[in-house]
Amino acid sequence: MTVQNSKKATIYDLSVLSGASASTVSAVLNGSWRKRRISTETAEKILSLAKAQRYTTNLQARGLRSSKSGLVGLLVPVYDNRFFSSMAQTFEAQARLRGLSPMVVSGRRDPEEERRTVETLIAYSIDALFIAGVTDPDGVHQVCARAGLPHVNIDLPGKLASSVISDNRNGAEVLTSAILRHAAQGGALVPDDVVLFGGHDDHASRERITGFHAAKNAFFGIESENDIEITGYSPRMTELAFERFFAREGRLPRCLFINSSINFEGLLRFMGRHDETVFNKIVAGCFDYDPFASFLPFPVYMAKPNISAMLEKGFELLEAAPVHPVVTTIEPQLIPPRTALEGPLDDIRDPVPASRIPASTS
Amino acid sequence: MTVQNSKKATIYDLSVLSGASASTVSAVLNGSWRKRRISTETAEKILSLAKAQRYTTNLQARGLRSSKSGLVGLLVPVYDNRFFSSMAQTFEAQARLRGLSPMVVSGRRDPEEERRTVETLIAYSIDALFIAGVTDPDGVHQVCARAGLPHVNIDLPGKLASSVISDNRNGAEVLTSAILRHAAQGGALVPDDVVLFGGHDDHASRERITGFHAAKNAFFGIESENDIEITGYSPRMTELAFERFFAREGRLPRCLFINSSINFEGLLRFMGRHDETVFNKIVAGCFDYDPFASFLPFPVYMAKPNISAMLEKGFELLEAAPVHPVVTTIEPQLIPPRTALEGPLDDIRDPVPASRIPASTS
DNA sequence: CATTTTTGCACAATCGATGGTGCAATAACC
DNA sequence: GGTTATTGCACCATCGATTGTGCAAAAATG
Repeated sequence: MTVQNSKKATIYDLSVLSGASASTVSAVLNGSWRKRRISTETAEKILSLAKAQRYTTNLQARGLRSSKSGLVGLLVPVYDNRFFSSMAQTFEAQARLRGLSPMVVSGRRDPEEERRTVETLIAYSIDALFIAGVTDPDGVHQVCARAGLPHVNIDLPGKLASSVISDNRNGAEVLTSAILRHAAQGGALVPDDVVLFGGHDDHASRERITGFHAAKNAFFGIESENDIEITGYSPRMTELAFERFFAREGRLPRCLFINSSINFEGLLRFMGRHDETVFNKIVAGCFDYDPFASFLPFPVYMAKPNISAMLEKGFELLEAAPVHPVVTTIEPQLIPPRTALEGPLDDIRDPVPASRIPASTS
Repeated sequence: MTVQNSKKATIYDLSVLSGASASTVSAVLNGSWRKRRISTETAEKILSLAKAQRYTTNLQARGLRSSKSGLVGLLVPVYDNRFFSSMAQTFEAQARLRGLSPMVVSGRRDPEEERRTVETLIAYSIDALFIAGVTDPDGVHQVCARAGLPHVNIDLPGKLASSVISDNRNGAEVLTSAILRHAAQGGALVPDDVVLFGGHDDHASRERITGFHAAKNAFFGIESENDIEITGYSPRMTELAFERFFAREGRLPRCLFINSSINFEGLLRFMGRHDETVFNKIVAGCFDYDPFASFLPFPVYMAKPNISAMLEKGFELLEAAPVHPVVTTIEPQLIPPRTALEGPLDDIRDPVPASRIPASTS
């Protein structure tokens, strides 16, 4: 029935086959045919022909002509941790819901690479860009602005473009309170028992440090100090920070605030080099959620940013296109230890057979 | 110095500015100018103009004309677990190394969605597709074949296209031996103590089950049976399988083989509903690597597929384009408990300040 | 029946880049 | 100095779709 043409059918092929002009075919296929007063009869003929020929629109051609591509970009620093990969997953779903094609790229925390990557996206004429967790937001912003590309910052403070961010201050305060309360059950605490690891001189870290101190000060009734170990967003540097602390103090702090899951991986490396007893009495809080981290041998509280709310708000901001940059703050959720939340995976239909099957022969 | 033109410069703009023809400008900018005997002088003039105007090639136009886009696709089932997100990360790096732009999409284990997603990629004229962990490889293959799209399967057995797969059989055998040896230190084992959870009726699962049984049979000297709990690749179903087992036996098996990190999340959910004592004596093996899983309160052995080798081989296969499908097998790596490997993250340069900074004032 | 309206569609320019071809002007050669 | 080679570039069709415009034929109107 269908011709197994090796090459893809175009509107011109359908034009010849249907006897209609290419512009008519185009109008029928892109849905604008009513506006163009094409008869239902003609439209139906062309549509069925298109189906038979397995026609699909060449989106490069459409994009070229209409100077929009249907692509939306998401720039993350890295994929391979639960925060950003889950963001990618949610982003993809939300983009498709809006009829857009998601393109996720990573800038690897390198300002130069961030800009290059975004320029590539722009070269593909993406329609909008979500910027999450970049090192140099303003650099990326400028690239976007020059290209007239609508963009929003996700989980970043943007002076130049609208942003949706987690309530880092309050989230950190709640998280810190939780680990303090938990740790206090194991005996009286002193301020030096409570230390924050990770982060950078960026907005999110500053806010979290502020929240951390607010909770600590409220708990102990005095101003805390010398309780922040800045490491950047790198597992290696975080590991070194833990080693330094351990060498100096002969133990870990009883209460650990870890700035992100990436920093948490630094703690994992430290753990790999030390006996389990080192971790007997600690309580950790981490700003980010990872289900496996939640079940580590010590209590781990986590603050889970509300990714889907942030992205949804991001899409709203793109549509509304406010004249002046707007900052929206979204509460993260406190996750108690030993919690395995459902995620995007759970929307997946998986045809599952009964249960036991007989042993296979090797 | 530079005109802050709101719209992007094209070769026509540069043509006017330079006095050269558009085709000359094009040749200069795409590097084919020597072949076209454009003088160095002219080339340099145009190049400097291009820089001043911040010219960037419109890749949709180029793609339309040359009927290739510079895009390579990677189809995964889901992003948000360490295996696939790490694959996405590695894929991006390798694609860029080859001058290509990566486009990662998820098919969410839905045959229909898989095909639709791939068709979208094809509509953007991607040049090649990597297919990883899809439910219906043959369906996707047909879509690709019809479009004449070169593709390889990653970690999937492909009858119709070339594939690169993990050595699931041997990997599972090694992994099973490891957990058996470890568990045996805690007292004599019987075959019923050793159970595999997860998987599907797919090639990878079958191979792993074969390897699992091979190791078990070698260890116990008898054929094992009734030791497989098929759950599909879904956390929820896996959780239920653990609950069923627990309800029946009053305990978990001492030796758990978990088919993938996604299934492992099912165990996490089970853990969230049960006391820590239930996990006191168990030893787990998981086919996949997740650094946080490696530090859970019980010993977790993991088999880490060699993602970068698989992808590299995939690119090679695409370039070589063998006449008949080729299957390449790559050994996974056994990762002992409490191991935090370095990953793609470690290539990231992160400008890190010294150490302690003074307490910030809230 | 003549005129106005409406219907249904075709024509052609356009998006930005590519690459085959052709043609002057200059250089090389006998 | 006349002829052949070479250099250096311009012209133009093309990729596949979109969209403003124009114009017959059919229908509605008086």
